[in-house]
Amino acid sequence: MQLEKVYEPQRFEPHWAQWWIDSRLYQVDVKTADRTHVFSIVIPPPNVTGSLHIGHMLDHTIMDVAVRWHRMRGETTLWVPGTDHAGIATQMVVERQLAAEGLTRQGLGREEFERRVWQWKEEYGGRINEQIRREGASVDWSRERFTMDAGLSRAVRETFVRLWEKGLIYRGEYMVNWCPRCQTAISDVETTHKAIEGHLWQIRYRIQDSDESVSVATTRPETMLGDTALAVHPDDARYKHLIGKNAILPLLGREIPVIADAIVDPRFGTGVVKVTPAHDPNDFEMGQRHGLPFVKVIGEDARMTAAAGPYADLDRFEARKRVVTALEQSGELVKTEPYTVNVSQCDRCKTVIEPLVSTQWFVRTKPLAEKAMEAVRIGRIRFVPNDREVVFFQWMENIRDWCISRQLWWGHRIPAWHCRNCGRITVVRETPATCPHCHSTELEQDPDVLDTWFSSGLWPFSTLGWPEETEDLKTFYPTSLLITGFDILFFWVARMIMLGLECTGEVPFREVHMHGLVRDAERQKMSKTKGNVIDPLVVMDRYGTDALRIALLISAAAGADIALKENRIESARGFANKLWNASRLLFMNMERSAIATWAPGKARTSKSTEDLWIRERQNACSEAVNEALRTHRYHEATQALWDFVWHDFCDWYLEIKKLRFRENSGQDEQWTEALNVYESMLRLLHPFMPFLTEELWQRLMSVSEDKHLASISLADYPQPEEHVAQPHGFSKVQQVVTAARELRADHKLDPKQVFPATLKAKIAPDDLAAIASLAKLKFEQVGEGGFSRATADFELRIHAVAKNGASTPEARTRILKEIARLEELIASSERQLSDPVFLSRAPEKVVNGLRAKLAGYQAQLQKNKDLLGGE
RNA sequence: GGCCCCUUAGCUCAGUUGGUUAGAGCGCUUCGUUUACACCGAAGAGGCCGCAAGUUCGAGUCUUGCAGGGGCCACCA
Repeated sequence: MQLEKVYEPQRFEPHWAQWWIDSRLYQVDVKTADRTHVFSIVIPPPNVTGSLHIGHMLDHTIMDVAVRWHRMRGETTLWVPGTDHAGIATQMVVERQLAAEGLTRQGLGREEFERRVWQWKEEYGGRINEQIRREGASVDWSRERFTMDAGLSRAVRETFVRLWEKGLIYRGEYMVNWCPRCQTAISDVETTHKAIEGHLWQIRYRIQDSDESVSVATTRPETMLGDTALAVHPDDARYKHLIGKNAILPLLGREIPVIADAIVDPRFGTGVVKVTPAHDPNDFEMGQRHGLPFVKVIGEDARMTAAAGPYADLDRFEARKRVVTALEQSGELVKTEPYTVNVSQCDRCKTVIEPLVSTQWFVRTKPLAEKAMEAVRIGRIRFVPNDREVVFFQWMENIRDWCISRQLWWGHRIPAWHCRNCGRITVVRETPATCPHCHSTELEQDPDVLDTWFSSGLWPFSTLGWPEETEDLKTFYPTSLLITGFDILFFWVARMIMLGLECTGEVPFREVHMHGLVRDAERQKMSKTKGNVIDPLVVMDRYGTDALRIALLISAAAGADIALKENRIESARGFANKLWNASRLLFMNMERSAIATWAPGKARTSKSTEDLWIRERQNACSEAVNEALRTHRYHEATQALWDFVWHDFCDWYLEIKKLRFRENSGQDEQWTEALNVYESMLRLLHPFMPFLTEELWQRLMSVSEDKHLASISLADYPQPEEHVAQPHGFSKVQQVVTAARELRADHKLDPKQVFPATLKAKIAPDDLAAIASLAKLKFEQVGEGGFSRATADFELRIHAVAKNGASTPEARTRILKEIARLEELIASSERQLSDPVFLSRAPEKVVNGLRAKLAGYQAQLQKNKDLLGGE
């Protein structure tokens, strides 16, 4: 059995990725599955237009670790993959494609356009899934879903109708966020706010039939064309006398009333506001309260309407300039000052949002939010990290109704029909033939589609067959865990909780793990325009998928952003390389020692020092890893494995085993033990580095006597054992070797210098010398008792003889420094141990611990003094 | 304006319920190529754990204030 000299993951990663799928290893048969121990998780569906980015990679890697861990623990484990139809994004991609052909969607017509989008989806929509396969994500491809599938579309209609019937969906004319570029209404969470350096203009409005005038501050002067009132605070003494009078709208000369409304802050600006009910959310409400006319001067295309008189057809920002100029010329512009304006932008295209009044469909969110908050409050859903709950509650408590209609063509059509005859609306599951109210056949389906997040909000149960009571739904719902980025807490997580509770009466998942953002090496957000995007596909090609997984995982503290550096990935590949080479060593020596077969898991009979020790270390590692995974501390689990593999297994265990192999003294029981440890280590590592561990495990299994498992991913995950600790004296071996190495490094290897230690370990002095890279270690018996070369207890003095070099002042300096440090520690420990308050208050365990430490310091001090004493 | 998070080695970051020598990776210094690995090994240097006060026998860890950085939310024209 030989391993190639160089670790080249490209050679085997694609193979295993494909093999895992072909072998249907992760496909769950719900009929035969154990339903008492179930772990289920759904993938956050990536946009069907998307291609894999580093954020997906992190998300999927963490999920895959969790999934593989649970599966190896013997739970019935399901990971559902799928994609999201991504309304606006996909529509825009296809429209761009059409434009290249000189076509428009309007030209094609709705039906043909939808056909083209489906065609696009069939052609390109699989790309992201191919990339996910490459990651090694152990999803069940037989259960792949798409939000526009028939089944999921049915779930969408069912939900819509139910909410409508309960009065939780309504239709009405309100002010919404309108994106002039996307040509649709969007919800509040789809907007972002940005501070922009703008101006605050003051405009003079003349009061009718008087010499008086008032100044009004605004950041959007073009909206004055749609003003239908001025407003002051009812108690503002400066303006009380004007209430009820009329002002003259500059430029247009319209008469508008001066009204009183408590929303006006008398301390801001001049204390007078212009009221534009059709173009400002506050003014909209004032307009309703006071029955003001709504004059729409800006249209859906962000151009001025006919109502804007001479400014009609101008772009809104051009109109702003012209209005300002005109006001300046007419002398009605009182003041211009620089001002920071908070504008809202479309989250997708960054176009400045135009608040517009239009008829839309809304979800009444308050009642849903109440239930959602309750579920989190009583712990039916737990957030990791926990402090995200605060943000969740804060948002939920102030939640506003959710505008769910979109003026797009790609998406779930709203299941509502308008009767041309009686004008009434029918909301039903199946397309109606006649109007149930007037029996007319003149029905027309509402043209709008639903917000993409409406269907993704159903994802955890719609993918499992809801509203049917399927076996999948019964077995896997509620799902166990959701892993996703913090950035979609409101978009997706909150909506799933609300809709899940409403539709199924159950929480959609019991835990939510939210990871941070992957940033570039300088902590900048990655973006195409900045050109700092790390493409996971490129990294996987260059370093291997396992290396990228490890690099991400080792930094993945819950909630924390990750600054991904190239050298992190390099060192992660170094780790994989280390494991590869450790395996090479083992495999080569198996051949050399003519070890042809191996019986896995055989009773652990070897009592050699290093075997007892590594067993203990591995047990501790297993304990740490299992516990860390249980509590979603993936970075700690990874770190624990790294330390164990590199610094215990490779640096010490194999260094000693190597000597035994070389002497060809490795008996069968030692080989059994070494391979047991090695194989368990591969299993411990498997969720983290699935490819490399599968590759190595398969090679190892070729000589195994037990071949009943097809893949390491189906093997048991090592669990900590209860009583594995046996005295082995290995720490003494380490001490002796380390001390000898120190001496060697310092060239301070005068034979007069001695290092006293009690060594109780089955290891030969010559082997210690070899590990310490010394020509020779001389041991000298000090007390009574026998001394056998290989195994006895003995008091010894080491005379370390270097291969080269002589004693140096550096060593002396180092020892003196060490002595000073120890003396300080001893002094402070003694001080504390003589403090009666400490002795009476601190727990016994702590006091005894300190006493033991003090003794340790004193021994070390003596050792160092002895080292100097020889001079 | 409200809320949340962060500040630990030169850099990037870990550090669960407070427990007594604060860790990793990269970088740096010195040494080393013994047939697993130079994508390596060994030995080192490097830290008033942002500042100040408090609680405690004991604080990187808890409380308060301050300073700096980041984020989320918010209709103030």
